[in-house]
Amino acid sequence: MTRQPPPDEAAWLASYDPGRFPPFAVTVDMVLLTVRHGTFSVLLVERDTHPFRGDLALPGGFVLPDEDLDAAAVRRLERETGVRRDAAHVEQLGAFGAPDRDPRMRVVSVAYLVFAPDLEAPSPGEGTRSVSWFAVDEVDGVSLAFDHGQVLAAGVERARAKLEYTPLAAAFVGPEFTVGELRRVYEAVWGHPLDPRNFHRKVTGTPDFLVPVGHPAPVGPGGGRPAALFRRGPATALRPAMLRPS
Amino acid sequence: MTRQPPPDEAAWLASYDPGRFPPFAVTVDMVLLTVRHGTFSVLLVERDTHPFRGDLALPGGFVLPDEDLDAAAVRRLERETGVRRDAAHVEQLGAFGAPDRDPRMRVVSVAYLVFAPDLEAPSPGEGTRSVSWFAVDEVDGVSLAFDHGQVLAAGVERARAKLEYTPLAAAFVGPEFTVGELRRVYEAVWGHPLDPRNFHRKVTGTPDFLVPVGHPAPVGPGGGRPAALFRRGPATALRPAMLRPS
DNA sequence: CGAATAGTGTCTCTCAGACAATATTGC
DNA sequence: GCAATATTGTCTGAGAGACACTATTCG
Repeated sequence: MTRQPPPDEAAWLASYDPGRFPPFAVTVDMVLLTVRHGTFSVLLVERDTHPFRGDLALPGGFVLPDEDLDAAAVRRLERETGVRRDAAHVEQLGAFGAPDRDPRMRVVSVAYLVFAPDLEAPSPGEGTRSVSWFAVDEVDGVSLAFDHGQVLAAGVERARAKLEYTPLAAAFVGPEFTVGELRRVYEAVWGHPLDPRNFHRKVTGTPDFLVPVGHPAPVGPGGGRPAALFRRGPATALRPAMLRPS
Repeated sequence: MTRQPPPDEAAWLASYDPGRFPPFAVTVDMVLLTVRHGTFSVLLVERDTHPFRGDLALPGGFVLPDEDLDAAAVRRLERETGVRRDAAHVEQLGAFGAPDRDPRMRVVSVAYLVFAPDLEAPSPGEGTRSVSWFAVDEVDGVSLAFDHGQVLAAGVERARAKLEYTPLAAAFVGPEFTVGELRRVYEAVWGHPLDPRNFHRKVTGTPDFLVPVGHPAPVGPGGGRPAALFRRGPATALRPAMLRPS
């Protein structure tokens, strides 16, 4: 039983030369999220070259011919932002490949989602004028280069959902943290205040989420009882989930 | 998202050489899942050409130069399996692009996950010897072409997780179905028996999950009380989730 | 002491797991 | 009637939201 190729595909196949293939380029783009000063923020660059010169964009770039996708993402992360791989959570967000997303040529972008602790201001890479943090809420509505608005929206929604059923909020803080710091991460990402007492019960009651470190944290500027310090435990999921307030 | 380039950019584009960027081929691969005869199953093809000739593989193929990724996936779905887009659930699973995943050239594959009702045996496309359903459990451990073993595993795990917190199990059955049919989908995908009474309470108690159709279903071969028929409701999530039995 | 933050305890309601009992069919 | 499936109901324990109360620090 042989299938009859449709005209468009047949035409393409007829002109297909095994030594060549359709001119696709592959890039990685990063949705690098953090919580700084209590604000859920994303790292954006200002483009210094065409196309979209002067517009804000997600950091990213072309994948090298022999480079793994994940490796390309981590390389850009370390080079352009100074975040080390093991200090952050990195996962693939998905592929974005509308035919007209880049006016230069056909480009498929593989987007990565990164959760990082608060960082010093990173330094610009090539082709970018500046690189800095923006509050996620402020960027909402601003038009970004390429389809980066869509990519960012997908990353933000995924981040919000992941806090519900994974312990990944800990990727937004340092290696040692208090329950209050963790709660402020949830509040910033979700944009909702949470009850400190119920939150404390949930996170300390979930097995393997938090491992006590033994000594207390230094007291903050406003006074108050010193909080216990924790490290991330080996838990990989929150079951049942901690649902976002409606 | 069409954009008018400024004059200077247009000039720059005219002199632009696409060959400066590393060349990639882009394919789509489909993890097409269904439940047939009570068994969670995946559609696989036997390859008839190099590389991996004779091995089992996920159906898929090259993305055309001007084709959207989703469109490429849906096109292959309809052509090679006869599933119509609106009869199934289609979502992107992710990109797979290890440098050595295809011995011929550098290929990035964008995998799609499809939930479909039970279908007649589809017909093979070009480059494939045969196409048929395999029980997911039987394929586990069999070595598939390329990195399709990994892709399949990711799709299966995503499917199992999605049943927990979405109403997508309904994509595995026809437009009208009974609570028992829906329960058997869950049982097949999760590989665990569920309590019919508790299941009934959960799905009928979740607002907008099921819409009663009014008339009952015909009685099955073994007799038994006729079940009420339902259609999928507008709900998009199950909150709280229906967790898999540990 | 008062303000601020951390942490414990209590009450109530929702919901999931276990399972009894009833309803409606084919044979 | 009996076997099979559907559906309703009941009991119980885990867990989440609301919130009182205690603990420990700074100024």
